[in-house]
Amino acid sequence: MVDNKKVKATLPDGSVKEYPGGITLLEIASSIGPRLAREALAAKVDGRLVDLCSTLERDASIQFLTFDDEEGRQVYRHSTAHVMAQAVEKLFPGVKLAIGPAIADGFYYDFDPEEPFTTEDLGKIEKEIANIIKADLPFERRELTRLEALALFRDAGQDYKVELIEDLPEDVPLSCYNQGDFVDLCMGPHVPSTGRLKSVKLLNVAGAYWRGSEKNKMLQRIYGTSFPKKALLEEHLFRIEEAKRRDHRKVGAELDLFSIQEEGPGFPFFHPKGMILRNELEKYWREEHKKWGYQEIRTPIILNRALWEKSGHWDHYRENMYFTNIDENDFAVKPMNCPGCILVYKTKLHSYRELPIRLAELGLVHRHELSGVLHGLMRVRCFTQDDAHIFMLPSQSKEEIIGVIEMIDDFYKVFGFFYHVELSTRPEKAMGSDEMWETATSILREALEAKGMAYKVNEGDGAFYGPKIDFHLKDSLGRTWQCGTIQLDFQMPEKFDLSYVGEDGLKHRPVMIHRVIFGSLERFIGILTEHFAGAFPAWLAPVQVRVIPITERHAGYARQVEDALNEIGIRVEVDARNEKVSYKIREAQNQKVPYMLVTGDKEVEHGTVAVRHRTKGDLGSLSLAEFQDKLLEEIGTKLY
RNA sequence: GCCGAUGUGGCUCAGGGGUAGAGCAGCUCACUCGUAAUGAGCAGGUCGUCGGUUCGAAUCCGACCAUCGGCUCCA
Repeated sequence: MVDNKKVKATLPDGSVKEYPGGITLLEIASSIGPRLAREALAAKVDGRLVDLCSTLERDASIQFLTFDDEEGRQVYRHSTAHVMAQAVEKLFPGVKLAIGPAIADGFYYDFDPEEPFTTEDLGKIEKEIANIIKADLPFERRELTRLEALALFRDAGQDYKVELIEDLPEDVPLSCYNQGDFVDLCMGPHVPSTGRLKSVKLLNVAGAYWRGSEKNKMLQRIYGTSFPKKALLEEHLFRIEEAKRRDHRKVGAELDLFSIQEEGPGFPFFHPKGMILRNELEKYWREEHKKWGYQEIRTPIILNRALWEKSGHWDHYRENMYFTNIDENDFAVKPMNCPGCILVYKTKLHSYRELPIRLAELGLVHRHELSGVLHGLMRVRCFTQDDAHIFMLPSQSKEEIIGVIEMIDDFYKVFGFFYHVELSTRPEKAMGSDEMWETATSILREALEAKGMAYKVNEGDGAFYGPKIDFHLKDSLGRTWQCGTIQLDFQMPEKFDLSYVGEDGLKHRPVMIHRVIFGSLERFIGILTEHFAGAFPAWLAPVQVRVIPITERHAGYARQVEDALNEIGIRVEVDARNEKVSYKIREAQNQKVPYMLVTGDKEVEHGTVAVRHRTKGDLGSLSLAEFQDKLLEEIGTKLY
């Protein structure tokens, strides 16, 4: 140890401090302030994540991480996962440990126990976690060689850890951490000691395949979360409860939008009010597509086997398809709209002057999904894609993709959605040459970059015929669902021998874009329902106005108001039931009707309506004409 | 499909080896009412389905179906 040497630490604010070499980061944090020493969980030294007990040996920039930093939270949750593993190992001796990472709002750890865990076990494990936290055991890092690590975990009978080590590159330095008598293979870093962890809650148990492959053994995964303050944990749990209240399956039943019945698992039924939503969305969709130069088509749901063989679906997508037999010939129910659309393109010869040709279709597709994945409207077995196929010159592809990106952005803005974008590349089971894939992928990348969009790359997640840009929206619990997608395809034009006549009078091969904006009407309605918690903007609301006569003698006037609103295309209902005003208002509120018009003696006398808005409350009296203008304006601008 | 949990009137749920109970909703009646639940009465269930154990099953056992939370897969 060099005792006299000084090291310089550059802090995030730019200030530089000098310390004796070999000082620990925790000591540095203390020198800056007691609060930082208390709240720091780990640190970054020249951008590298390290433990607070590690030492500073040379000049470096350092940054302390607290729970307020994303990376700090991850360290905190990851350390909690280790403590949970320690608790599980103590309560269930012989349990094998797999992996235990931090995730978005918490952590999980995968175990291979003798018996699956029960919900009651979670309580016991939580108690043991509390004991470990109370004991305030330090997290100690130890570096070891591959051989040492193999010996350690092999002796401990930790087969999964051994497998992990064996799969790591030979030259990577290994480390493990222990707290008390518990040891785990881990890169770290960790919080200094178990006492740093405060409020831990285990949320649920679920099965999960080892290394995410269904070919492997199914392990038992315990999900949990942790916070440095009890109040933060409670707030988080409250948010989860709140989100469940927005669940589209619950809201959809309450507002009578749709149902899913035993008779048709994954095949949703749309009720009258749900159909209003759908139809309004479709109406908007048609208007926009007209503006963007699309033409609408409709193709059959059932087409013959030869077509699906030609398109490659027979080879690449069969396990997701439904089949039938007509006059002793094989047919399939379409899982995608593209082959049908291609047949439309092929009905005549096309000139380069016509391109791009944009053919849109609200196409009902059926896909066989595993029973365990069905989820309300979000994941179903039949759905309507707001599909379109663009046939174009290769030189038009980037520009067309940019157009679609802009169009999707326009659509999502109307609903106030935030989204994130992923670029999905060549999957294992794919058609076409590597060069084609490379060209297509780089065109998509260039389009994204031209729009300055941040995106994440999703390796191997493309369609079997081409790479794609996916647009993901969030549901009420923060789970993301792919909605919009843009796929660039050089394969189908080849397979179907598509052509256009060029300037030179010769036949050339066009390129195709497959794209959806809503994704599927079903999923989009699910997202929409959760986003607005059922309180749809007026333009979408199944019932826009409910007229509430105060007593039976005001019912006649209420009917007049109803007629007047109907006349201008407003969706209106009269609640003429023999109930108190407050009762009818409560019900209209629960049904999330945007406007309630209370009509009593005063309104009858002056020809007005007393307006109540579902969130703004009592807005006072307006003449019927004024109210009509305001509402039409709100609907026209699609205000949300 | 796999792991775990759940399944009782339209909804939310209680009960539990001796052939079902509440609240809300529905219907009827009374009240004729001014911004989130007026009162009274009535009606409503092969306890997911099929099979087994039993003198007797909604209750115990098994299989299946569906749903929920995940895994895997995808719009």
